[in-house]
Amino acid sequence: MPLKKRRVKLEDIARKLNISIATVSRALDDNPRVKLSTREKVFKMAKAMGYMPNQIAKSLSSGKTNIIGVIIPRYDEPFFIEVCRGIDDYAREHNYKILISSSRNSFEFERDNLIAFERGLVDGIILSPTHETEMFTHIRSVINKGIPVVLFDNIREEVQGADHVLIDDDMASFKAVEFLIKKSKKNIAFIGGIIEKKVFQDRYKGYIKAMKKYNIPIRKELILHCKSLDREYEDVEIQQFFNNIAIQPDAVFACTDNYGLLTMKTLLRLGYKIPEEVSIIGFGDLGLGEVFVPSMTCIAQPTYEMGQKAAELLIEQFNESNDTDHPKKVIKLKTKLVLRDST
Amino acid sequence: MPLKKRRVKLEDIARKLNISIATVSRALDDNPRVKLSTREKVFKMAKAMGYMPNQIAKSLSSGKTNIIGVIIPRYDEPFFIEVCRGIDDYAREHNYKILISSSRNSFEFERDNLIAFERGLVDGIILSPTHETEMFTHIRSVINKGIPVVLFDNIREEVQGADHVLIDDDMASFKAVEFLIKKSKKNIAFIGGIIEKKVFQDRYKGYIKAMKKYNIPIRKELILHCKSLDREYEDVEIQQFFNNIAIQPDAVFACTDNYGLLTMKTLLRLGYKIPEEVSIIGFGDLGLGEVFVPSMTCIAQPTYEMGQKAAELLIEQFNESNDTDHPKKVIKLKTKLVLRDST
DNA sequence: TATAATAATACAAACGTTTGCATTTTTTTA
DNA sequence: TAAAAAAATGCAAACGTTTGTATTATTATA
Repeated sequence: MPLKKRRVKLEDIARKLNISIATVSRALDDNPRVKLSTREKVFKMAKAMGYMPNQIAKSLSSGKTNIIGVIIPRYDEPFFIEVCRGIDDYAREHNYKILISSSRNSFEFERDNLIAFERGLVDGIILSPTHETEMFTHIRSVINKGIPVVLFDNIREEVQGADHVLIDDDMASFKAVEFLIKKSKKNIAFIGGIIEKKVFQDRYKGYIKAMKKYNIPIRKELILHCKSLDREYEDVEIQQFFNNIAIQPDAVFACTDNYGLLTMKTLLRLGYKIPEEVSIIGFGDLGLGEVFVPSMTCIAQPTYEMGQKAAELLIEQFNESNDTDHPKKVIKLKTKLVLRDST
Repeated sequence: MPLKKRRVKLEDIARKLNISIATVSRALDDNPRVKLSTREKVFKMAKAMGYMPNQIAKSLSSGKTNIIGVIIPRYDEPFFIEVCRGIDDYAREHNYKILISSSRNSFEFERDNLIAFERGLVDGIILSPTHETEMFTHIRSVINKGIPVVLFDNIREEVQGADHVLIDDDMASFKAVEFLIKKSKKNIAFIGGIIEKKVFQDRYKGYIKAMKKYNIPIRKELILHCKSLDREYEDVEIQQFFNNIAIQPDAVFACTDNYGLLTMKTLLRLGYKIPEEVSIIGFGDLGLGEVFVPSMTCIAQPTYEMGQKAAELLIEQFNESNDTDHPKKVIKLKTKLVLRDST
């Protein structure tokens, strides 16, 4: 019969060595308050007995779990995964683990996840709000409980009491479009997403700003705000747009990598030569643009750094004493244009 | 001055209502042992005071954390993320959270992660061993502590006491190559990876098996076992291989999607017509193959299902009483060939 | 209306740590 | 060698729950 293996705990070591639990605990902490020889005895016994501290008991006692809760809208977007990698690397270096939850792009799930995290499982939260998220009371509620929060990406409104890590979308788009203009492109098409979303608004703003600055007329016919949320329909929208386009574009600025790729596919099919007749720039740069033939020029977001920065800010919050109020930070990260064959 | 907000706990509610902590606890559990009117009073008060149960205390008391530890070799491979999604969905339905750790493709990290999980943070572990992993004592050690373990993907040796979820690599490759043969391909090239790895051995086996079955001579010149671990060098290896190839292949079976894509790129550059002159099949199917022009036929692994199945097996283990020994299960999942333009 | 049966609640130990303070042991000092 | 100082250890409360058992309050029974 398989005998029940009970975890060995401090008490077991204490009994074996005929000393108190307190001493064992301190010994394992290498606390100089316990005699060196005792410490050594304890270490040896702990090893011999296969002792493993109980993280849960530790957390209860210390009030710290050393876990960072991360909520992202979805798993299957390399952008978020790359951010998580940044968070994880930084967190791990500082002795934190991360607990990732997906909000499945739904406000409800986001709130549920947040509530789950409020139950004391995590020391703090890094969150990228859903596009659906319009209310921020659930986030504020967490903050009011004294739980540190850092927000990143897709923030449409600053939340008091949280740190923020963002991309300068506006500037990034401006730079990209400016680049096209300087290559003497005139008919620059814009492919954006749902215009109600802050990201797409900002990217659109950048486009407009650049066009205006260089006195290039803005033509409605060259502008598409995709309405669909799912990939298949995006494809249809983009195809229709270019099939029926009134003016031949000599460049396209696409607000996501996927829009960029779909655009390239469509234009190639329509017989355009890339980059001879038309240049393409995408936004995102997580692998796809590189694989395609011709490879696509992209605005690269500092995704990994975004995660690192978010983790850094959170851990800073941990270390701030909470009886004085600390001003919260807003970090804007710079993008960079990665030149490839499509321009 | 910001007044310290202390978490409200059962005791606070109890004191307010002049009843015992035990009653409050049971009331919130909706335990019929407490009078309905009391339960209602408690619910109301809990809500009013903004009570949130302390997960850590609960876990300590109950001995269950309701967390599943997941260890994957890396974050930036869609395959693993997709598996995680499967795990997460299944876990969430059964009231578990998942804690993902990356072993960064290193045995050391894998072991460290495992040790971290041994500290009672998780109720069980789902692990995909690193390619580096040759010893399994660290896994056995966890199992011996009575922690349920499920292994998936890249398993080179069955570990006693753990469940396993695998892909039938051998069969999948066989089927793919057979498909090519039936399209009357004769010079079928094989692009594999480091042959020491079980995955690549199995996929190679399938290739050989199919060729033998249909009496097609196996030609060394058409076989490449890539040696590199990193992507850039893979590219070089594949280019060199096809640049210097003695026999013109009329089909290529590539052991990963990336090998497939690199092959396509190289062959297109060399002027081959795909699929007219040469057919390509990749292995994996997570987006890349679809984007490429022409799109690539792939062996699709049931990635998401793999995760679901792993979670299912683990949760089954949770529910098995641990005083009787339960036989461990090995599940082999079927792949399927997704036809696209490259064949 | 006393007594038994049942319903409702309370007490206290347990989960495995940490840690302030008290106590004991050892060493130093005069 | 006794007293003082310093070092080592131990006691017990605390962290916030859950839960078996004891106790009290209520209702049913005769």
